[in-house]
Amino acid sequence: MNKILSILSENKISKTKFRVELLVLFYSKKSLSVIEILDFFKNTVNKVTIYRSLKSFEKKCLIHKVPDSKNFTRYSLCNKNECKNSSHAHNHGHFICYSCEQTFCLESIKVENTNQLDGYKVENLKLIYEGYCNSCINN
Amino acid sequence: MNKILSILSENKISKTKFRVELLVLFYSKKSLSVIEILDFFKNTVNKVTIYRSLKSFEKKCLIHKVPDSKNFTRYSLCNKNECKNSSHAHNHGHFICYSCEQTFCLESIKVENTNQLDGYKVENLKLIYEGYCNSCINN
DNA sequence: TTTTTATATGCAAATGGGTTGCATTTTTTA
DNA sequence: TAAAAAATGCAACCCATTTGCATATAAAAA
Repeated sequence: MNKILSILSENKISKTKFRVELLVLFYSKKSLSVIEILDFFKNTVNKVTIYRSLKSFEKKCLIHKVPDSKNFTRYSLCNKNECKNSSHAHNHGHFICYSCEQTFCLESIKVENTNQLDGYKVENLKLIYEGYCNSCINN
Repeated sequence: MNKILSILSENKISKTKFRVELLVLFYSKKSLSVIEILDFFKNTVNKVTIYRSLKSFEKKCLIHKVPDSKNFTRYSLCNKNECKNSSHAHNHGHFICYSCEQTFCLESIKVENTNQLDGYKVENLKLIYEGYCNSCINN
């Protein structure tokens, strides 16, 4: 909890009740969409506030967008080794579950951006696996 | 042109002026978004018609969705070797240009879906390169 | 601690991609 | 050429996301 507060302080983000709880929530989830956040807070917070908080967190490099099954916006915590100064990198693959629609970061699968590609200047590379996560298979 | 007409006939898609021209257009472009189609036809066609035509083409396996830089829907021609009977496969990588926002199919980069992944049942794999295409770099 | 300033929040309304219902028109089929 | 099937246009809708503005809360200054 002190960790959460100091992260917000360091990044000059106001420590409002909602933002503190939102950051705590991110630490307990693989990834979150706006609707999931709205549900978690049982509509006690305005969705506009959610959008603005996410944007603020993203700008300060606390969270970043991850691929989503339905092309909605979904976020998960930044990896300090990868993201710095609002430049977000994803040097790992992602897995999207068709069933629970959750996005998982595959930290163990490194994605190197060293490929030479004839006719293109490659700046970024995304590797996205899709299928069913074990949790959904077993339930 | 006869090729276009026979493709539509074979797939039992009505050979209306718009649909013929749309399919011709697809043969001249790497990929297309609804807005690009609307612009090309200078708003002489209703956007609903575009959406329905695209859906029809997709169902008949003439075109399929490709990744887009802005998470919009973008289509390009199916590769006859990959897509059959409205089951669309993308066993190749894609390149998205940050500048022209065009999506290019990288037929030469095969994506095999044989990876075993601990904790997940993988059904599909996407490999997306992003950066700048030569055409944008040279202009 | 109090005042000032900056930031966050809620509400209403707008934006924009995509969809649906329905009447009309065009194509296909017989 | 007539009947059936498919395509089109229009209006309205859905839903994620954004914007403007007034108010409330938090941070910084005095």
